Amino acid sequence: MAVTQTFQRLKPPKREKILATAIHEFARHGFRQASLNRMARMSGIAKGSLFQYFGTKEGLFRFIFDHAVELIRHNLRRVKAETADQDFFERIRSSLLAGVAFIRQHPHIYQIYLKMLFQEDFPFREEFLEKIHLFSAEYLTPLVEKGMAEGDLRPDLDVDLVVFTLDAVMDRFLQAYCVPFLDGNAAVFQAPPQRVEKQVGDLVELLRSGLGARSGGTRLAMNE
Amino acid sequence: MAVTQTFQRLKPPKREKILATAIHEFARHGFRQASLNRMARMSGIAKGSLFQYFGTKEGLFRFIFDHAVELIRHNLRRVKAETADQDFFERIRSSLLAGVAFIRQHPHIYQIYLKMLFQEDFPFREEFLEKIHLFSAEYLTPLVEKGMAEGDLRPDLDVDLVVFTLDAVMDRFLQAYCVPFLDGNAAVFQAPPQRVEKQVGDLVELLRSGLGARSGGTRLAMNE
DNA sequence: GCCTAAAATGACCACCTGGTCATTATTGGG
DNA sequence: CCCAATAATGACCAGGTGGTCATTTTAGGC
Repeated sequence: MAVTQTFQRLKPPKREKILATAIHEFARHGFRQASLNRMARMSGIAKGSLFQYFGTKEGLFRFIFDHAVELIRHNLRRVKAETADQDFFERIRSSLLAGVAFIRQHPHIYQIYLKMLFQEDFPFREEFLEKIHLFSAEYLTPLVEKGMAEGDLRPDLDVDLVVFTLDAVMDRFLQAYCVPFLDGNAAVFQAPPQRVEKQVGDLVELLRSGLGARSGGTRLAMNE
Repeated sequence: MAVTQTFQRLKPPKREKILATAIHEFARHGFRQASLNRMARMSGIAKGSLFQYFGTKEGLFRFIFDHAVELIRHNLRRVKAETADQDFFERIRSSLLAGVAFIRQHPHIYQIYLKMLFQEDFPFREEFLEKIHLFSAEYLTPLVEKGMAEGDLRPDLDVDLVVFTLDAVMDRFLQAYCVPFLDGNAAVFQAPPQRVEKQVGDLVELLRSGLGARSGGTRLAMNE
């Protein structure tokens, strides 16, 4: 029992106000520090009703958590399908842009994700971390494997290491979009769409080409 | 007034036990959820003493925070000096290994860092985020610039973007070392020294060479 | 051994938390 | 219009919080 029929039978505006308030509260304060008193006050309902609907604080969080997981799963599937015909780097570019778009649309959900990452007293944290793992495993891994098979990627790459690196860079980009000072001097934080587009493009190019001086480029130097 | 002389005059074993307990508590529970009652009990002192020493919970945290900042600053300076004669990629490799070594030596400090990253109700969070920014600006940026000047890096790179990427990958590697499931299938989590060494080496090679198939390789394909 | 200044103590305070439940209000079928 | 089922309510509870402070203990110069 996570959520009662009573809640499902509520009129949509009320139901959604309660959910929005709860999501906002969890996003702002994390699980433990989120206050059901505040939620009740902000939703304009009695605290007792929250318990009637969701049983416990954890029940309410579970409901929101599952909702968010479904949202994300759906989004990933859509992006994967929509980009199926693109080459590897274009796909990464599209995926990252889709990530930014998702955050623009659901900023609080991403905030909850960030809070859960390192806060240990979240319920379902293990389940949550495993789902992140699944994102890498089910989304990026096949993408990389296809990229290698089609010659977009060097054939000698270690798939797991590539997935790890992509995950690192992409997630950090999204974090930098949401949290000030995480972007170094790259000005990613709350960047307008046009700038995001350029930054993502540059970032993907960097991943493609690497940092090292090209052997082709140094060959000239070796000739002098 | 952050810390009183009374605390500084304590006999070292007692002083350090109190500090170690506090660091442990903040690392485990974050700032808000950390309990002074627990700290007092675990340190074997009265709660009142904590307030005599540090004034407030925030004063105690400030003391630990400044201590940690000093530790990190010192460490960065040392690594920077020790690797001054290495080439760029070797320096990144050494820096990352030094990061892992630091975490092995001060796991709780890194845990506090992780908790502060996205938890908004930490005191000094802004100051803290600015200090992270400084890490990029003062540590990585000159390193990249020198690397470009000396021809280790491609000369056409955007310095800020490179710093951003390095920061992303390095920080995520350290996170994956500390938090399960953040490593995809790369098996970074609590990896033994030998494996860490190999993974760091591979990661740096990947950064150097990039993901893309070499233009020399695709040229053949274009001929067919 | 005494006396005073400094330090340690823990009972106590107001406040907030998640959760309960007897009471009240609402609803809809007959 | 009535009545029973369902839903909403908020006073109340035990427990935990950061913080206070009158009281006791300790330390060290004389």
